[in-house]
Amino acid sequence: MPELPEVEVCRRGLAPELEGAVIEGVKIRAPKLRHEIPRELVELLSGCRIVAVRRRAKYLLIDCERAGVQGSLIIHLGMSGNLRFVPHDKLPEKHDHFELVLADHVLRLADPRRFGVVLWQPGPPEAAALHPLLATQGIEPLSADFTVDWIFSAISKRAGPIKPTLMDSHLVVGIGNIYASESLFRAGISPLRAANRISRARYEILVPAIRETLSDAIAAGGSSIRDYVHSDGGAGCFQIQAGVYDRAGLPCLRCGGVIRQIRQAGRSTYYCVGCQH
DNA sequence: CACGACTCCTGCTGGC
DNA sequence: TGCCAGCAGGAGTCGT
Repeated sequence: MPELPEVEVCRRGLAPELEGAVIEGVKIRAPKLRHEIPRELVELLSGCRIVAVRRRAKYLLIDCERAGVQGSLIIHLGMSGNLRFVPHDKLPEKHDHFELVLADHVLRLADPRRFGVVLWQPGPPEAAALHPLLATQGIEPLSADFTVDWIFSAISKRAGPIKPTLMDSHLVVGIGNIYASESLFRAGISPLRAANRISRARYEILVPAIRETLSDAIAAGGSSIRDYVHSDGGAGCFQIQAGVYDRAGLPCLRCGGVIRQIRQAGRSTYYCVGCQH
């Protein structure tokens, strides 16, 4: 579920509540997510003050410190994870796996499919980038580093179709299955076209198309289908009109042609044959 | 190195 | 109505 915009919206919702707060306790109910949640988090985090809430790729980084302890809590929501604040007396539900107990309320992580991650990287905030899961992550698409020059050279060796290439987080982070299809639709590029056979002129359209697709989604509060819940507990919804995603068989909003659904690298891709070449 | 298949897990939907 | 196959927003690992 959560792609970059959803994680960023989540971060923005969490930051004002978390920054400066003190963690009074930690509960781990299901230690086995994609990786085992470290048991020592209970001891480590208790009494910590939260310094900052950051995002790198689709990971949330919660910087914590107290006397003798400094490090970052690394959280990934996987396909079905969400974080929400609940009152202290709210009973946990089936898939509530992890929580931070604060003075005013509890931050609870639910993740039915358990593809999420809760890990710890010790050290100052800048050390979080050294964690093995983060060290191999690619460029942030909303940063100044994401340029036509960069993508054109980075992708020149990629012979595979552009859509799964855009989803390779070792190149560019944060573009998941929805926004890969949406960005290509916006740019008028076929998801089937080989990455290294797209002209520079077309990357000059694709780069801003990706930026705008992600920015618009963030501005709209993050789009989602069913699992995503804003950190304040409100249900997320598809506030941006999807151009192609999940619209198989429906008319293209631009040309009226029929939206097609295909499979690439095991994932559904949606595109308009009329608009995308 | 690049790429696709496979894998982890649960829940929902659609077809019979 | 009930059952079950297939599919779902991620991404690391492995084999080719």
